[in-house]
Amino acid sequence: MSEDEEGASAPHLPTTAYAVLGLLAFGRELTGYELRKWSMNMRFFYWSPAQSQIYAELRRLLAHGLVTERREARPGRPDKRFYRITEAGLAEFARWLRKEPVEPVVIKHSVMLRLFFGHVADPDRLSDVLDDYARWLRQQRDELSVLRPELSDAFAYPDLVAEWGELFYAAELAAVDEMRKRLRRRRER
Amino acid sequence: MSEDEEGASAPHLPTTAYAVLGLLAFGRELTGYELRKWSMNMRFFYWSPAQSQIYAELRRLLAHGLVTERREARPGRPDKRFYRITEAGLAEFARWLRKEPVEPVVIKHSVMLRLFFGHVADPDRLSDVLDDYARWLRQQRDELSVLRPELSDAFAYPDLVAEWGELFYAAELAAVDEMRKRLRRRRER
DNA sequence: ATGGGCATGTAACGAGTTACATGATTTT
DNA sequence: AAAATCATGTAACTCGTTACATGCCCAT
Repeated sequence: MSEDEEGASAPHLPTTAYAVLGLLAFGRELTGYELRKWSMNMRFFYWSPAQSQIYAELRRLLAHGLVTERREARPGRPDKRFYRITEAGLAEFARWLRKEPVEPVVIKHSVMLRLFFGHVADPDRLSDVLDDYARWLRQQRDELSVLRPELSDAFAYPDLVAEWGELFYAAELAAVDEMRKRLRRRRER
Repeated sequence: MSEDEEGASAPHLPTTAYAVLGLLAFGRELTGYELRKWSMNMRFFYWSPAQSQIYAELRRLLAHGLVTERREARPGRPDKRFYRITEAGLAEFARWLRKEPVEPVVIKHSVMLRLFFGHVADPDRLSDVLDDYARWLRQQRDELSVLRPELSDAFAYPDLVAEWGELFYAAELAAVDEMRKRLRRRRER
């Protein structure tokens, strides 16, 4: 019984678990709450899991011995819990990073989906959808450009990804613009 | 009781249901099997649901009266089922397209995620991951460019989205290239 | 005759969300 | 005084996947 206790090799956890583990791999001791905020910084390229999900993953990581928990009593309220990555946790994270095949990149592009079915919508609506999306893209881009200088030296790889993010949003913005032009041209005919 | 029978306004279905409904909105009578193949053409910008999911959605759409089912007996095997969109289905699809707020675009970029945690990986691995991703991107781009001429006139909007897809893959490819350069530069120092 | 495509079906599971609840502390 | 932030927790649910099973027909 109990397949994966202590030494059990490769517990194959969901990617979210590794994302959380990875955040702890920067070395800091963090609470679930803090982890959630950090995970929100990944929203530019990876969706942010729900709060309840993070707490669930932490419990699982703990059960696998990949993190340790330190409790701080807070009378009248649940203990505050701090998590830190273990040796085994770091090893498992490195294994995942090095050996596990990379999951396919998932895009659920609701805006493209709308446009795909454009023959049922009226052109004004499509145009609005694209405008909204462009606004959102600009906002993401701006937030990223604020975030980036905070990373720079201490976090070289996150900074690299942030740059990728900026390229990504810029390209997407250009594409949206192109689509808007095409739509306009269609309407004029 | 039974909240959503016939006339119940806005049954708020999952996006996948609308995607299936949308495919039927092109007017053809299709089987679950065919629908699955069509949905795979959306993989360039929207993930393809599992086969079982499609059949499940069709049952739900039928229960809501948004599609009709025509059965063809095949002795010794389950009936073959053809689906066609109803008036109500088309109306509901149009309502969704026009009125429902667009869900946020979801990106689960496992490659960016890997790079984000690059300090734990060895540079060779990162480089490989990027190479694999670039290969995949090129393949997607090529498949799209094959698909596109088949759409062109009859399906103007899908064609538009396909073009967006091409821009998307081209930009992503350029970004990957940039990341590879940066990585190389880091290693040389 | 063997493998692939057509075509349906379903049981079991897991990931992840929503929605709620509690209560202290800090900021406006 | 109100609102936001900190911080945890749980129950119910649904979406969606995996994995299997059946069996015909067609091409090689």
